[in-house]
Amino acid sequence: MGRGKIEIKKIENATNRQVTYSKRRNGLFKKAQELTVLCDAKVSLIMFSNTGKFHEFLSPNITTKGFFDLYQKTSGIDLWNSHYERMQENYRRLKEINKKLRREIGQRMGGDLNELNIKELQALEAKMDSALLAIRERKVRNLEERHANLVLDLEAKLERQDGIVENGGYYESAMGVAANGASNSLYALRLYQNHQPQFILQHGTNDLRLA
Amino acid sequence: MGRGKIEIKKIENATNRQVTYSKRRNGLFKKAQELTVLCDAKVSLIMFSNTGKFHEFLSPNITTKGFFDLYQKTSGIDLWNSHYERMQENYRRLKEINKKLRREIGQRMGGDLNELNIKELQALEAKMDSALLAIRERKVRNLEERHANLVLDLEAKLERQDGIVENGGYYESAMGVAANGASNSLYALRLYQNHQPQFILQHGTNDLRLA
DNA sequence: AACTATTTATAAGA
DNA sequence: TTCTTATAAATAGTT
Repeated sequence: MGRGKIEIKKIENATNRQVTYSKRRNGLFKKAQELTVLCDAKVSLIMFSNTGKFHEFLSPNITTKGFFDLYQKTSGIDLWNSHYERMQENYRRLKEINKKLRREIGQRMGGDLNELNIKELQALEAKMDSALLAIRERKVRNLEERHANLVLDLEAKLERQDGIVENGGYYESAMGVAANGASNSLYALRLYQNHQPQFILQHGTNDLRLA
Repeated sequence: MGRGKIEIKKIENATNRQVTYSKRRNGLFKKAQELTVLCDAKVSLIMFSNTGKFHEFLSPNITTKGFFDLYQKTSGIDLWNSHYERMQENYRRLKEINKKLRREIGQRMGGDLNELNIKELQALEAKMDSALLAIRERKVRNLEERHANLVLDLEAKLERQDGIVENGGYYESAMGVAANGASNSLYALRLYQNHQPQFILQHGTNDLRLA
């Protein structure tokens, strides 16, 4: 319909394309509107131009959301619900895990022990015991490291002094302490390395990791 | 465009309305298709007839969901996103909390103590200590309760017996033995009943793993 | 944006 | 529904 017939293929001239888009868009909207009135239909017409500009027509008395809900119900096509529901499911699971973790902590803190039987209590006690041991070892090592560092600092300071300290006894004493500290530190380091994967349950990434 | 001009208002004759709907629907789809091709535009055209029948046209190379996302982004109209995003935010937070809880449990189990300073170590030690105390107390109480129950059970049984045992010494002795035996079987029974699902971390895999 | 020669859509009838 | 066709409407190319 026009001065000449046109082939239906992309208009290469950008200006022409833009003009045609504008004209035909209006035509489409007008027809959508007429259909709505004449036939008492619901119409949703949304378009994006080549250049990303957006226009829409929507029949009165309905929201876009309502329209899409209707669309989903009628067409059976699932736009986002599966994603949404999957998330909801994960959320629910996460909450459940959270609850369990909290209870776990609670029990380790000495609360809520009522529901444990004697065997479980004993197991918990043993675990706590060894954990406490680890904490104490760690604490001792921490102190030792500090002490060693102090001694090293002291040595550095002493070296920076020009004169050599004449009092050998004092010097020896300082050395001895430093050596001891280093030794213990090494020991503690080993302990620490071995500690890592022992308690499967708390590091149990596979068991506890989230999707 | 037709044999006569028509007024744009609802067609009252249902048959006519249906026929017009069908004709104009096709016209609209054709024009939408032409616009898509001529102007390289994206068009979504969805309609519901008076009678609830649904038809749609969608430009190729895009899904309804993709179109919808684009629509939301461009129009700024929020259909379900705020709800969705709120959920996403909650989900993220829950995950974070979960992580912290797990780390806390890990520390209480003696792992991952490296990042605690001396003060924190001491605090943790103190907490664990008191918790351990609570667990031990609870364990003792548990045993005591069980013993008390046992004695009561036995007394009830003995009362149901007709004759009273004359030999006081024997009686005392029998009490002792019976109490012991009953104690053990009762204990076993309880253990069995209590064993099922209680201790989460030990049974961990099924309870905690996510899909 | 208008104009208008043409093409296209479609109302009414079959 | 589908076809036909007279006529209304849309629009391509032009100004």
